[in-house]
Amino acid sequence: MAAMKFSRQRESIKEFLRGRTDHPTADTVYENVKLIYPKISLGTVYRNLSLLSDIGEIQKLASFGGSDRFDARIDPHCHFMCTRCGRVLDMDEEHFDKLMAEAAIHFTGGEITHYNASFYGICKDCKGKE
Amino acid sequence: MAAMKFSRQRESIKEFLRGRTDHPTADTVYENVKLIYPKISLGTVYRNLSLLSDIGEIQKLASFGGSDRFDARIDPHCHFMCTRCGRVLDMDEEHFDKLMAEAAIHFTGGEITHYNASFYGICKDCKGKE
DNA sequence: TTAAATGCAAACTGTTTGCAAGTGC
DNA sequence: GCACTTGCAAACAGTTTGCATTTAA
Repeated sequence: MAAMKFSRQRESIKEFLRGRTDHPTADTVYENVKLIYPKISLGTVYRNLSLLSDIGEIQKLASFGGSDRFDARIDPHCHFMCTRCGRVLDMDEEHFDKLMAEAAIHFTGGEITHYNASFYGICKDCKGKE
Repeated sequence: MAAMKFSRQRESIKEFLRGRTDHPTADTVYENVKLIYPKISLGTVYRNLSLLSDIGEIQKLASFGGSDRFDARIDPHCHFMCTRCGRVLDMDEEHFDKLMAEAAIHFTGGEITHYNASFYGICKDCKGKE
């Protein structure tokens, strides 16, 4: 039962994630934390990201193709990915979450513990540039 | 504009997928089609799976961690993955799809073209074995 | 003092790709 | 015959891991 120790690197990773809402990849986290701890290694970033998501301090998003993305928001919420610019936006309307929660209640094939809903399309910004 | 030609291998891949509802991975497809075409290569399987999903004949599911999975069902429907046995089940209740479609309509951040909803938990079978 | 965390590099998994040979039309 | 497809192997991206060293407690 590993007792977790403080680490500046981990703290820095958390802080960086808290300051972003654009769901950075492990590599982006690495590039940015490196500005503060130039010797940090990608392995450390991965280890901490997965540790933090295991203990529920951050969320790991795996459904956007390519790399996993990470989110400091841990309350259930849906995501929207723009298939043109690749950005991943939070979908704040609690509307969706009610729907998802309701869906979970009605399912008869097992006991649902969590869900993950991703929507894809063209975001407003890209739409505007057409 | 590549004109698609017939290929036994591709046909066999499609047929195999049509006969399964458990969302096999590329590797499972490979292992099974190999029983019929022993010389087929994994590269060919990947090429065809991605071709077929590009033209919309099959669906690629990317949100279950590890490998991508493939589904001959192309109508929108949600999935449930058992976190104990790893199985991925279809969620047939059209209820969910109405909900998701409705959710899509209400989103204001862009134009949604498709979505992907995955639910996770313990399936009936695993629950029964506890 | 010692268990946890790090940096580094090598290993690993899943997927894609270049190329020469094969095949459908 | 020409373009599409294949098999093979090498390359690739993202992630994980082993190990000697450093660091928090």
